[in-house]
Amino acid sequence: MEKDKANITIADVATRAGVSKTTISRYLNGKFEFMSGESKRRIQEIIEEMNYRPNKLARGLKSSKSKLIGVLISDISNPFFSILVQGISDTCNQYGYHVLIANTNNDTDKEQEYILSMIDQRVEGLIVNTTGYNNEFLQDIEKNHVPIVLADRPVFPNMFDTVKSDDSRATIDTIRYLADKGFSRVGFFTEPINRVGTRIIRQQAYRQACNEVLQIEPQEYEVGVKEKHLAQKLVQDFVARNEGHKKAIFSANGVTMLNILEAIHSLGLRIPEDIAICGFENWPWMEFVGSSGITAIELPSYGIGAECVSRIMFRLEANTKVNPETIEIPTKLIIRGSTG
Amino acid sequence: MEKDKANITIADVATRAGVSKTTISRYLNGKFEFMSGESKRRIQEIIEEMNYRPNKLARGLKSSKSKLIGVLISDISNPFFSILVQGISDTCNQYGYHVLIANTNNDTDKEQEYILSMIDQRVEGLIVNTTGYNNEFLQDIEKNHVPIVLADRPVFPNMFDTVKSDDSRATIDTIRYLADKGFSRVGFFTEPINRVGTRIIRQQAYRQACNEVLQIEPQEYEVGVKEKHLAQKLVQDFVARNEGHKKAIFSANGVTMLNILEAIHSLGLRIPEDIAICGFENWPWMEFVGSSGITAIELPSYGIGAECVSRIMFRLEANTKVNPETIEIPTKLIIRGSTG
DNA sequence: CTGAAAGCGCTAACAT
DNA sequence: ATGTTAGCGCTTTCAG
Repeated sequence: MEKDKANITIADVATRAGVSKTTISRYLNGKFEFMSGESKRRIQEIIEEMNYRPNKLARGLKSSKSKLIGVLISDISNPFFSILVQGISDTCNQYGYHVLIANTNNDTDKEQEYILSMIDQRVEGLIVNTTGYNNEFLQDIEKNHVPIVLADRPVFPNMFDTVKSDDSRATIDTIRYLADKGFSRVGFFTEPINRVGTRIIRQQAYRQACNEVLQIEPQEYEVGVKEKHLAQKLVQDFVARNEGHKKAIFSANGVTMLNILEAIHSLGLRIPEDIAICGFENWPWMEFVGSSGITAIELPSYGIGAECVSRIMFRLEANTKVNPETIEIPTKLIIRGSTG
Repeated sequence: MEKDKANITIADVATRAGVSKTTISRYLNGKFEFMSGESKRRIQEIIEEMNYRPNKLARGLKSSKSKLIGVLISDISNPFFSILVQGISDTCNQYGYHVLIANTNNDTDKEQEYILSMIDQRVEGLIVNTTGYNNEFLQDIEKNHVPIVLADRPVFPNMFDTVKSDDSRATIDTIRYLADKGFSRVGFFTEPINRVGTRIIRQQAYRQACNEVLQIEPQEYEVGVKEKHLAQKLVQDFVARNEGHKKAIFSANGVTMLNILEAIHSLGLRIPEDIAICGFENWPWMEFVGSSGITAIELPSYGIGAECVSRIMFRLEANTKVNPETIEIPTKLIIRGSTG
């Protein structure tokens, strides 16, 4: 690599090439119609020789185009979200954009604060895995500043572009599969619903399936990730309440599954003899847990991330107003021994 | 929220407050010595009233201070790294910085490309989970541009600030524990080493332990994450080769562990009767895999991330040259049934 | 205590 | 085909 002095500017290049800054700027922006082949060649040569790289801050100041996309994630340590971020990041990079990330930890105020700060950086778009409590705020941002795409979690009523999995269909199909297997009682375990769109939708689909498929009253259990003790109690309750029936637990997401499996393990219950289990999110370890794996719904995390970016880019190009659209990416049920 | 027109600038605030832009700028930068209490009060009021927020691009252009830290991660879908990123992101946000993330996918060229692009954005520092093949390049960046801290993976010879876990000690301690338990043969399973510092160190520590603790020849097995079939074969080889001895597998990281467990499961081997297993990275599912969990070394991922940021901030404040330092964060051995 | 003016590096009218 | 000029929004001398 050529030794480059601290800060070469467009002016240095212009001087060396014996043309004006304008011509260099035109070159950088690919407007080759406005210069001779000779100039073009010469400029290219000099830029390489000087190892010149344009300052994006300066470019951005003029155009308010930072080449930055802001991403707000509720919990990036959750593998579902980290793969989502991977999809977002890889795809942004392909478009020549960088990704500004913040971890909101499901905190409504942080979500706002970080978004404002990202706007200060002139991000060109925002991908938000929202807490669900910032709808008005987000509308204001979208109206006055930049396009927003919701990742994974929808809001109600639907007012933003949203990219998500086909949760409702997946839930109902899975419960239908359980019913076919002879499970007459299916309990729904979830993290506290709050306003998390994904959880709400899965819960409603569960209720619908109870009504239309199982023809039972819904049996719903809310348990936080840290509440190990409560998880044990709830699993016990569910088992006791359905004595004598073939029963299965349906877990609304991966961390809840982890929580329940720990409880089942502590309680010494056998899967699937004492209790069957399945639910959202498929992870590698599910292949060899229990005697022969856990039945799971595989989510298209990476694809959701990639699609969020495509949608933002689409919005950035179409500088006309676009109606909010919900894009559903298909999931896949992986059947294993836990629903044996 | 007050309705704010598209772009309020410092000039608008100045006009409304009846002072010059300079005074507003001074206010924004906390230089209150240079204005009357009256001015200060008035400006504060007007800023809130107008909902003014400074443009960070413009600020950055003058000062070359973007309030951005660049982060290069080899594989953000790996939970170890996603928690590392969480530590980085949370801590940066506390310092008022944002995080620019790129996923290099362990690709040397991408690592370079993204770093250059981040420099174009005037990141103020770089946290790199390096492939190990960019030492010269990184030195050049640090010399001409911004401070670098290596996250998790050291390079040799050591020329950068590095924050990592105490891999060497952890490896040796764990193997000593295995020896005490009567395991006379311990095999080392790892992803291909390449120049990944973490892997090199763990391998060397394993060799040292073979020599000093177990007094056997090292038995090393390299297997890529995707090579399911090879994993099975290698596990079989290891078992066959040590017929009649009490044997354990030591896995160099979490994904390798996953790979081996799948192989063990497919082969129908029992843990720990046929084969014991333990290794780096502790995950929630390890508690209930096998009959009674997997013995694992817990890594301080979040803490490593947080410390990387502290170190960068320290370097940013000390504008004098600082000697590269390696900071080791302690790990913790969690003993479970797999080394029964 | 305050302001005028120059300039960070780049882009985009508006010439020619 | 190319250059002149005026900013983008902010910070920072320098001069009161």
